[in-house]
Amino acid sequence: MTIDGRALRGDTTRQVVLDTALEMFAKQGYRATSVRDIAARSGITHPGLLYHFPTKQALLMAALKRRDEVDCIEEDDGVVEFADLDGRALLAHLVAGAAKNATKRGLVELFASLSVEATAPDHPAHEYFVDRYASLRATLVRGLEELDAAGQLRPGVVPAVTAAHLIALMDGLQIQWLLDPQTDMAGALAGYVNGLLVHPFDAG
Amino acid sequence: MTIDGRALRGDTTRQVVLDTALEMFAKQGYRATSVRDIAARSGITHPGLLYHFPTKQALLMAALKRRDEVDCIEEDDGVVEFADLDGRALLAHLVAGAAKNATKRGLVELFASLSVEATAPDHPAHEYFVDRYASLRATLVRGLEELDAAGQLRPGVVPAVTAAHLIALMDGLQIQWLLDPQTDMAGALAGYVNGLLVHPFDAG
DNA sequence: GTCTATAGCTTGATAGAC
DNA sequence: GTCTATCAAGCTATAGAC
Repeated sequence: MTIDGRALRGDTTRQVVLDTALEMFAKQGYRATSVRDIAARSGITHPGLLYHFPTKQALLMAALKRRDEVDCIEEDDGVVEFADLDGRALLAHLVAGAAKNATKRGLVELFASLSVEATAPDHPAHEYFVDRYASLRATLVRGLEELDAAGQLRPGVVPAVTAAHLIALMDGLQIQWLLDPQTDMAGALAGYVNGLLVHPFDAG
Repeated sequence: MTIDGRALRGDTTRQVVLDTALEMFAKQGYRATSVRDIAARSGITHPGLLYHFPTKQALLMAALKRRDEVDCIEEDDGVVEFADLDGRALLAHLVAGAAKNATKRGLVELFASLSVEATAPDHPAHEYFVDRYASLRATLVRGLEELDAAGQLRPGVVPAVTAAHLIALMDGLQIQWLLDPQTDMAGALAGYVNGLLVHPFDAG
């Protein structure tokens, strides 16, 4: 598609604005970040920005979509999608993701505050988050059922309930970590995950 | 102290404002609710409100304190404090609390949005939430250690990690429930709790 | 595509009358 | 204790020049 990395990233104003918006929403949250600030840091004025994204909400949605694209490229060395991983890799990926999140406070803040904010049915990002949670849950249920069929799950582990637990743990641990950065998100998550498996990760 | 319930509740403007503030903060969040709106719904003007609570932050803190009082009175038939329950009662109380929360969306919204918002060190409610989480965690660790000493915990259950899990599950399940009211918060929490105990709640 | 300028609104908070 | 009036600041969004 492109010759080098820079060209792939795209040097149009749109892309610069999106990256800046993502960074600032991440650092300060959606409501606390003004269109003016994003525009200024992008090297244009706010009406200039609003030419590309007609409203602040539109900018948010575009930034979230961009984030998903970047996430996909960065997290998988190949072209592997999260949803395509097998059961065990899925769980390993969750723990690794928690460890990775612990290096990006702003992004954790963005998704934590936004996922609560977007709980309101009339929020611009409501559908985005409903879909996000539903697909994450579906992927986890599928992975857990796969492990169950292979006899890899301890007795009493119910895929549907466990999927909800895993998502809740990730969200809840993020809050605790934001309140107290000493919190070991990945460790706590790994503790739960290993309790699910007949052959925990420690033992190979 | 008083002759009837009404007098106990207090009919001063202060109390009316506090209840209104609690309700509106719960429905819309702290930042999205203006002092004007609260005042109007309380039947006064906003300078009238600011006579009683000099700043919006002071109002928030007073409303949170009031909530804790109401909570204490309502939840415990006697004078028993949450922190005074024994290990098993503590866990039962968590599950019961989750079920009770499922009847009060507004309150769940308030604490969900506020606990993320207050993650910022300069937020007016930051210390309140840091203390809240620390004391809840300490109480749970104490209760779990108690159960452990009595041989009631399954092998491999570590009190410190499990306490963090329980708090994270409560927070995370609330988000899922807010996004989809079909979510069974109490059921999911009970599933985790029963996995901790040698003698689950089902079997007495 | 990007600018200057500004409309039009909401916010938290204050001054001072009653 | 509550009001009217007002401030200064912030915001999103629009109009129109270039």
